[in-house]
Amino acid sequence: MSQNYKDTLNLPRTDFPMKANLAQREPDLLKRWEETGVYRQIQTSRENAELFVLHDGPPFANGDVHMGTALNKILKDFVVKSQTMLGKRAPYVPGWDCHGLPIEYKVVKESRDLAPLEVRKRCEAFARKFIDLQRQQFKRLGVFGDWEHPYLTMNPVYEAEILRAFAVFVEKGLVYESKKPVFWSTGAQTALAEAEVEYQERDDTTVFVKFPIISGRLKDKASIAIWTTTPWTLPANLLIAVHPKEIYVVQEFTRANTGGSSTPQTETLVLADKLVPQFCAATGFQPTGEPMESFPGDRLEGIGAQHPFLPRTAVVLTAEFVTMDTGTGAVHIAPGHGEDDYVLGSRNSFPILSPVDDHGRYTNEVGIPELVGQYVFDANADIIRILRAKGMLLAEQNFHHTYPYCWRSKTPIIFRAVEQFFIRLDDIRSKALDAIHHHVKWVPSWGENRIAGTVESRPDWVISRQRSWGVPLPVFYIDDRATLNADWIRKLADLVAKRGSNVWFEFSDAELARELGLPEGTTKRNDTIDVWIDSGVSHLAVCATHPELRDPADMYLEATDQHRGWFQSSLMTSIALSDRAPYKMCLTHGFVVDLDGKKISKSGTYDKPMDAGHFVKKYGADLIRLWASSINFGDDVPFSEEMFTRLGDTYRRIRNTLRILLGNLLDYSVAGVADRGPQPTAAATMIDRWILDRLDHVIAECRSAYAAFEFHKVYHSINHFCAVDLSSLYIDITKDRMYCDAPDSPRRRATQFAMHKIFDALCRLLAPVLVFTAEEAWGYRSAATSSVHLQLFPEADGRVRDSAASQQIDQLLRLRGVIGQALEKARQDKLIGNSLEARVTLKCDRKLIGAISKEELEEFFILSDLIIEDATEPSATVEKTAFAKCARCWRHRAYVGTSKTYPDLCDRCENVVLGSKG
RNA sequence: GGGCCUGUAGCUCAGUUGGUUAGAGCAUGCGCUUGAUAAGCGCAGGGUCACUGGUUCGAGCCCAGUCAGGCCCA
Repeated sequence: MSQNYKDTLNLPRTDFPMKANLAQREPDLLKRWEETGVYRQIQTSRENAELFVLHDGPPFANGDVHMGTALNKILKDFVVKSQTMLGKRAPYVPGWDCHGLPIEYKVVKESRDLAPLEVRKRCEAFARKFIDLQRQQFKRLGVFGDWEHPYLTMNPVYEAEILRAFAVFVEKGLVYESKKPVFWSTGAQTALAEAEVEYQERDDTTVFVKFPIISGRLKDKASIAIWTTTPWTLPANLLIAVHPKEIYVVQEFTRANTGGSSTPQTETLVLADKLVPQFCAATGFQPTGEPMESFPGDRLEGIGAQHPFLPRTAVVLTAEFVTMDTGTGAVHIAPGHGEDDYVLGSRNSFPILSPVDDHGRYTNEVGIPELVGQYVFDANADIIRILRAKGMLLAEQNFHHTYPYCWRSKTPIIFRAVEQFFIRLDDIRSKALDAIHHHVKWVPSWGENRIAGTVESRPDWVISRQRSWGVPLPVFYIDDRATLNADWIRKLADLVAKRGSNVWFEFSDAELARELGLPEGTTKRNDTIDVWIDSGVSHLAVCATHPELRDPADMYLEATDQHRGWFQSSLMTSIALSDRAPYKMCLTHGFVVDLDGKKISKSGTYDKPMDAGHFVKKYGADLIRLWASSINFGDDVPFSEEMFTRLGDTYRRIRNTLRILLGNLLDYSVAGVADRGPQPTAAATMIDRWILDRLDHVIAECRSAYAAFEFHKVYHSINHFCAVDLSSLYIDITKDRMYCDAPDSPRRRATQFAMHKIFDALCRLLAPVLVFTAEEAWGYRSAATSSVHLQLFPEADGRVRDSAASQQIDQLLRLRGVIGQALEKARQDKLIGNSLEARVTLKCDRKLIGAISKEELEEFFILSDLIIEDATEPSATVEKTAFAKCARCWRHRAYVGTSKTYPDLCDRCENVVLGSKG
């Protein structure tokens, strides 16, 4: 009867729990880090190291942290932590973008008709609430940084820097005033932002109008036909736009005269060929014969047409935005009443005519005395009457469509040009492009194209906003004339630095003038500065002013939308201020999309929870971080609940690997090996030399992947190392010696040496990703005060490279496959159960085996009984072994049954048992 | 509609300057183990490389177009 030898084995033992319970365990570690001030410790320990500045793009201080925000912050944390562990000093000062419409909109929506100062107070409270909320959530994700001293764009000192930057823009002559059409609420007499516009269904009268051609080849021969849904904008018409490539025809049309006369009405009109049928259906005209001419639209460029009722010429220009959906293909352009119109007009140096007042009533500029004072939507009928009287009306129709309305007054919106302030970009553009192409590294590389495209095409920057929640636009008015004065602005900045930008709203004109020493009678208005300026000058307000940071920063890291956003606004302000880019490198990541590659909308269609808090609670922060590390963030970032289930398996694999290593190291002290260097001992077998070689490769791979910010390569490298090299090979193969050899057996100690190295390296390499788990595991083999986050990455060390071992093991793995298949077949044939019951005859080329002993091969293949025979092609046959099973190590060995003392043991086990008794 | 980008097994990723039968992990199925055990090991199945055409002796890779998706504009 075989006795139970379990007690004589060196079974693995550790308190490191198999079950992670991350949601509960992580907060404990957070508390410890907080208490020990780990972020400060790290900074101090790197005091003299090379600096690496990742400058945080400030998230908007509203709403919860959703997966997209979490991804961004986690990637930033990967960068900071990995740069730190590569030996650099990588401080991280997080920030928030506090001003701006999204917050003001929410505040104003809750309670209307508040005074600007009250709006601002509530906005600040709103922002602070979400800053605290998000800060907690970011910290919970394991992100390290100076959370107690974040930068806020609403801090008085920050606001002052915005104004100082503005003063420089003024000094350099970059700021100018001009008109630009905006959404205008005639009911509330204010400009609106897109978010404040709601759409309602509405009936309008559309008109087809003719503009007789008065210059060029077609002079006095034809009229251009236009179509518009807003007849009231016709008094502001300055241009007609046609598509340069679409085909236009000169065509005679007739229809029965609607005025009662028996003579039919005849018109020779110019319009888009494609739209002739639609035009006929809408107006009742029929073409007479074939078109007289047809040509692409660009042939019309530059000709003049008579305005239908004003003494003015409308010039024809070409524009790509002209569509062939509705109308005539010739578009009435009023630069003061539309975005496209404005761009086309201003690019061609036409004035911005907008003869409408705050209430939506025509001003004197309209040019027709009877219309002055008329509300534009009421004026449609008058315009149509005038057109008809002048014989310029081709047709009118009712038109049902959705039209923008003011969310507050519920009145229809008009596009109206109002005075705005701009930053002139022409001077900046070429320097910006030079910086983009020659001085900044873009990762992925297509970022360069993308931002260059937006910089090339962007018009001047509109920087004034008719809003309350922002830094006041520092423009002063003397006799209602706008004055831009850099010195005054700097004085204002000093005042704001002390008292906050509320002073602008608290002080009366006279008080402010006195405070700043401005001429008596100087007044101010309540416009604010575009928030893109706020965040755009953070390189000045944060990087340049924080002693631990540096301007330019090494890296900005944001989602792809920021090529047009923060990357660009920062670049432009930095070029304006200091003639160079504010960053050396811009890293971009994609957006979070669901399994089908569809975007995950924050606002509805995706009904599953998307806030990071939900997943932190369910899976733990380390799992979210593992997800962030597993994906190639340059593309769209896939996200689904299923992925988390998968990642849970990966996580458990890594965790269990750490656990078994710890278990096997139970009797191997850290102190004993600390200074032993990288070399394995002489007792190391092929497999030990191989795993140390593999480890060295993994270290090199991970270090270079971290250095190149390719985190998913780290993930795959470590995952493969844990799952294949360690779990299924090294740990499985060395199990026998680890459990059954005498504790002090040289080959067991050699294995522990390797495992110690592996465990140490794994903890460090995992630390930036699995911040909590790595720390937890690290604590099992180091002092209680030590943190893995204070360590450096392990160094790859050529001395442990062993290509002979590597090649040898590759050969053996091929043979292992052959044996595995043979064993599987034997198992299916019920010849054996456990592989240790098998006698395997391996036929192969002896060269593949080299000098390795039969014993070591049996260990490598995890077999009891191996016979090698020579053959050119490898093959294996399996039969049941004749040997008896050793009751201790469970291998079937020839020796079992030979001993008098321990007839149930093999020779090795007998020696171990005897040795332990002695 | 325009600019930039993406599309390789159910999922995440590899795939060298074009060169044998496109790889890995996870997942799935079937086994083994019960001394890593709410673990571990083995074997197996699974891909028209989005589609169509082109260049080439040869295309997952190069070119053009189509479709689908993303971001930013309009």
